[in-house]
Amino acid sequence: MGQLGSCTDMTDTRNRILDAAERLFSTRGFHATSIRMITAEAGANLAAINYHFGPKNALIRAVYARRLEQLNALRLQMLDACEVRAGSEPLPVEDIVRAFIAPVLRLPPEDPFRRLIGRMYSEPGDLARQIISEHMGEVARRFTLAIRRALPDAANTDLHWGAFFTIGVLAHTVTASALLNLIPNDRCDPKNADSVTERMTTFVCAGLRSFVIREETPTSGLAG
Amino acid sequence: MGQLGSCTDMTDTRNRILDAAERLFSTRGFHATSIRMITAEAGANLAAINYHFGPKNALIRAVYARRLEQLNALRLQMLDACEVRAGSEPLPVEDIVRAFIAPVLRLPPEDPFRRLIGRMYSEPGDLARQIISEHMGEVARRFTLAIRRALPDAANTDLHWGAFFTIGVLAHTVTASALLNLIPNDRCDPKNADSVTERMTTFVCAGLRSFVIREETPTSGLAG
DNA sequence: GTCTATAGTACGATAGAC
DNA sequence: GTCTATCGTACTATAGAC
Repeated sequence: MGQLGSCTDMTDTRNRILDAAERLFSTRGFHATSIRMITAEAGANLAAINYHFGPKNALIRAVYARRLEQLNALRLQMLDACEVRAGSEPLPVEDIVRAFIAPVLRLPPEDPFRRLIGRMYSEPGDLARQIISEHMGEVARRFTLAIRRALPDAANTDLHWGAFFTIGVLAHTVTASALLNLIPNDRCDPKNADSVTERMTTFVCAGLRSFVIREETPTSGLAG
Repeated sequence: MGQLGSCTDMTDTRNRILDAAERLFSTRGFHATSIRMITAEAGANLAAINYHFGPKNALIRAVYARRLEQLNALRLQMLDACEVRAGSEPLPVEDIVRAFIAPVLRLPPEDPFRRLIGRMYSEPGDLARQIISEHMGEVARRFTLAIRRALPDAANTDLHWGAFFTIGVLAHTVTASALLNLIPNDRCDPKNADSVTERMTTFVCAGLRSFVIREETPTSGLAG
């Protein structure tokens, strides 16, 4: 409860179940993982999941909840630090994007939650919508505000699409990174979190700024 | 066999099964969809899938095979047309990106295959790797060549990462587009395929060019 | 090429003792 | 909070008649 640490060596049943579920969901998928497998892997009893979480879907949401709370705390912490450093000036777009993506890209390659991040969005049903509305509110609010200050000439619609595309790049990178094996990575090792972060920041910020430039040419003030 | 059309009103069992599977996989996911549901929806017998496709995984691959062949034929056709128009000049990056993404974004919003495109990459197992190696070879070869000519100063590594990010943006957009409901789309209706295509082209091309600019500043010739 | 019938297995969920 | 035992259901895959 309330712990933000790795939780990996905690011995209570609840967290052992979450760890086991995270691992199995990551390698096998939600539907291909049974309650029985999870309790077996966790060294818990078959009935324990129902007791602690209720039905299977609630367990899935609990797996995301635990990790997203950690992740979003890091994001807000990075954003806070940038804002303190900038004083009352608007932040550089790069700082905002980096604060959003770095906590995800820094997850170690063997962390099973990496693959789960992107799977959330492509899973059928309301999983993504539920999780986003339960756990992404504060992050969305803070980062939207920051980016509006950083790119005051961009229309809201542009920023929304930019955020959507950014999430796509990030989710695909952590979830489908196995497909990068084929690529000769002489100068940007995908296991080097910082170099991937900088590369993605460059790419995404150029994309975001391209919207502003396009908008500024025909009209003048008052974006929207 | 060999047909590239919509196949929706064909009456033979094989195609009815593929249509039903595509629909059910899209709304329910692969594992949550049973052989029984598919044959029921297709008006076919329970044993028909095993007869025509073999085990369930082979059916999944067949669903992707049929649609990706159509899609990739359109991509190459668009690229061919651009190259004819350009003569011996390198193509603008925009034309190349557009030829890659437009055939996907033009799939009607109600086409169940839209959601399946991104799910391929996040699905556990070797699905994406198998499908890519079976059906994306020609497209990868042709588009890589075109983009190398268009951005001769970019390193191969940059272009690979750029392509990877582009696929991420595209996959997320067609697969998670339900999450765009919340956005006020006063100026870029997500159902307007052409406006989304132009927006994504702008974003992605700016990202791709940002790699070149970054590369050109310190060194001079010979990328790599 | 399509059907019926079924073998063999796994599942989620819960009731009720401890 | 943890366990055993079990109900009722669903699954894939195939064998064998037509």
